[in-house]
Amino acid sequence: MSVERYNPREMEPRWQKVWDDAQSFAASNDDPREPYYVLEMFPYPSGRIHMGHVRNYAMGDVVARYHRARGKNVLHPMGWDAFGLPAENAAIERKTHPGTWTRQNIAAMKTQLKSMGLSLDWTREIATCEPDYYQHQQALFIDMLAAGLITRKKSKVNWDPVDMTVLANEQVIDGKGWRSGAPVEQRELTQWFFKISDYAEELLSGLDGLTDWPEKVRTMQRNWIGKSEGLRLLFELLPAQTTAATSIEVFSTRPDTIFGASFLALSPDHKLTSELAANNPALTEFVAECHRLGTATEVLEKAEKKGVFTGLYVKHPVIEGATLPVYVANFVLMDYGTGAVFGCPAHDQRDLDFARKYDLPVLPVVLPPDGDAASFAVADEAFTDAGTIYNSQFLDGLSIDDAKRQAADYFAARSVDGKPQGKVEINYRLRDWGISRQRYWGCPIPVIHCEVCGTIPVAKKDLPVVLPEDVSFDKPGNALDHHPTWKHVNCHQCGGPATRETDTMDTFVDSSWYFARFTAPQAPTPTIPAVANAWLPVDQYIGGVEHAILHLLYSRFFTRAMKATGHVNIDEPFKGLFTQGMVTHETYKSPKGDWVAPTDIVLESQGEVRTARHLQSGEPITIGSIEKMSKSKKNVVDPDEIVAAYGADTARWFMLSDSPPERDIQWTEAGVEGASRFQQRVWRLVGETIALIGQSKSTVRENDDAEGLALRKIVHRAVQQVADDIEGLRFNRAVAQIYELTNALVRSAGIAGAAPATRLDALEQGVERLIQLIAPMMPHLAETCWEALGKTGLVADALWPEVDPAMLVDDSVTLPIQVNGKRRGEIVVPKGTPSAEVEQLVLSLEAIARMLDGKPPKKIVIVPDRIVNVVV
RNA sequence: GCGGGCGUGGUGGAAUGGUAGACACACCGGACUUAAAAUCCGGAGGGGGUAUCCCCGUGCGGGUUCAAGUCCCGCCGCCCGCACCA
Repeated sequence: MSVERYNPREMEPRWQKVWDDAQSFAASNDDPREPYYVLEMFPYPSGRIHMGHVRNYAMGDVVARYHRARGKNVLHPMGWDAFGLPAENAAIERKTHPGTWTRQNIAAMKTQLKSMGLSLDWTREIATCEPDYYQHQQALFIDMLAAGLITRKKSKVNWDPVDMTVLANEQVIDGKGWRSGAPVEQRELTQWFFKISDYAEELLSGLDGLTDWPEKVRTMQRNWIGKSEGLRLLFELLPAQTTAATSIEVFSTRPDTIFGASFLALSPDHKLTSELAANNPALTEFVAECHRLGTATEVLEKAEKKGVFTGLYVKHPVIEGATLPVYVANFVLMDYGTGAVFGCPAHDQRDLDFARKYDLPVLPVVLPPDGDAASFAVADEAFTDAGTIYNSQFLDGLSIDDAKRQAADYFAARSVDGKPQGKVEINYRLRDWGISRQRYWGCPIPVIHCEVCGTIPVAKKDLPVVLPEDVSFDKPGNALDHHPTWKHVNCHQCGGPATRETDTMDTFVDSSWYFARFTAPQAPTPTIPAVANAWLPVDQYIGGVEHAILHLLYSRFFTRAMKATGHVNIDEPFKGLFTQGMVTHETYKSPKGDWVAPTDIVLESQGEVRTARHLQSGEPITIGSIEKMSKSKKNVVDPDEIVAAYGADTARWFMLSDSPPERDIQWTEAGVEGASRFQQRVWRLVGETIALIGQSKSTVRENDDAEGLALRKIVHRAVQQVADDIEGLRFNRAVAQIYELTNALVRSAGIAGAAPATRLDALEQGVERLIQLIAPMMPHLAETCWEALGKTGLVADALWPEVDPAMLVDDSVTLPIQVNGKRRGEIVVPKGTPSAEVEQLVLSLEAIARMLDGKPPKKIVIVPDRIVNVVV
């Protein structure tokens, strides 16, 4: 019979409407079934979805639909990370309001997402730019402020003097603002901070429990938190006229090398530096030079180690009569440790570079295991490995770790300025999270500055603090600050004049708790704790690895802060995390060297050689490297065009096939064609099966012949393995299993012309289950087939097929026979055949006898039901 | 520099220490067709015998084991993250 081609363009919108009308994917907070929360990182509403979104959401949807089929109450919501800079830039360029631009983009992207057929609960949609979201964020802020989790302090920032705003490090390129091109200045600004560093230890130790996270991400967070154990050590200053200070405190993780110390170095931002610079023009100039370098990391990396001698000396803390010069050095960071270090050039590369430049002594105090104490010397490379301490009086002969402890004890017992000279301390690299942004399009910080009452939070009854609509972006800087009236208020405490805080929050705050808001998106409080606790933590979170540190760390902190303020009662927001790879595509270049879009070329192949030429001009095009899809390289493929041409199911299927989900996937036309062909193949199989069944209606479900039983086994095995693979997020393997099952079913249908009724029944049941296996991945096709097969209800509501354990075991097994580890043959034996019997069979094999050549085997290894290895 | 990951056919990739290359893409051959598309069947790691057999083969070199892509040691290459963190 001939079957009409499956037409996704017609069927996909139809099923989307059916799901919509039935509210198939709306989750109820009162549902008694086991809850399962799957979440994909919500998008920034840039205006269009890209293939990365398609991949991300296709994966999440498979998980969501699978767990629904497993009878769980699945929460699978979607929202918009809707505040941020691009909206303001668009406002400047197009003279539209950021809100208008953002809301238009949301509408457009929502249409696109809907066309993908995702099983999303749209009744819970949230957009962080709407007051009904951010008012609750303001309430959280006020609670956290009251709980002492927020502080206001001065901090050094990258300041763009033209745009009049703070820039993140990555927005500073070669010391210049990425937009304005103006040289970036370092400024001290008073900023609001979340005290994330208070949670450094907890955030670090909590990582050990996150066993369903990629090891890579946990490692990255560990490094970011950067715990180090060391000693705070006081150095006594020799009396000097230039300062009243009597000591300098340094932090060192290597107090074992104290006898190798040859100088002290202060940060340019150390308060003693500032004091000394007041009367020292050379030092003032040096500090200014350091500041001009900015904080951009690549600049700092290349900078030469430089310093200025302060004229001060400190006493060596152990060696009687010895002194060390005090420098200000450009490589000493103020916000780590104490902003001062002692330099031990022999065992630290930076100190060595510095010592060589200023001719300071280099005395080795750690001897390499194979080193000779009399001759060992450090040249251009500091020795930082393990060894034995020497040249160090009472530390001589100790290991590094023992010497650290000895030194710590020694200094703890002595005192300087009435304090212990040394104190063991744990330091973290993690700094407090500065959230102040001089921006309009963000969540207003709910604080007022009153002349009488000081800086105080807005009263909760006065929330939300709403962004004014009538803003102008004509002037650079913060449009909120420029607004003529908005910031002027009366203090709710004293009634006197006050001004609103005009800084808004970092958009990372918005995304640090949206997962909690989804559990009760219309609640009058930020969360309904009982509801949030029932859903959270998110069982499976899926997104890009680019958020491995900031977003995920902030969310982990925020969850703890919400616990401290009574909004949730959990520590970790995301139980399972999965980071998917990027979508890549070939690049194309014209003879002139310009990038050319894939839609503007024609590919040709002769044999295995592929060439390309320009669609319009016909000029030859060079096929270039495979890169992440990006507008600048023009190698993007628009999801809309793919959906229009092939349907959403094809795009989804392709995204799940072939490449392991954590790795990059290359988008190819051939791959899409293949996915589309498979879709048609399934549709044809269903059509053929219906035709076969129609000829011979059977209800017999037993007495299978061998063929029928074999087919049933294949089906049960596939159901089991696809389930295992989806649960393990190995979508590419699940797809491969489905291909195998389909091939088996197609073969079976092909030879089923005069088959007995039981075999047709096995085929029918197999096809039915195939459709269920496909349903999480190609849901529209699955619904169409389900309906065609005459099944009642939606496949989206059907429970996952049961697996009969008896169908997973075989009663006979194929044993490969190896001779000396190389396969020489195989035998088929009943399962559980005793080893002795197997041995007889093996030795009687002609091929084995030939290999033995009449000699007795040295040894026969028999792994029951697995393999036989004959050693000769 | 530190940390993590990876290296398997023409390609993407499979493989609890147990038959390496599942599945797919591309390719080649055949069937159907006036022809093409679509579809179906078949082939295929390399080399040799060209039958039903043998040798080599998972970046390179060693090792453990009856058996190694997988475990251990040492190299090489690529990718990612972090980095003046004392």
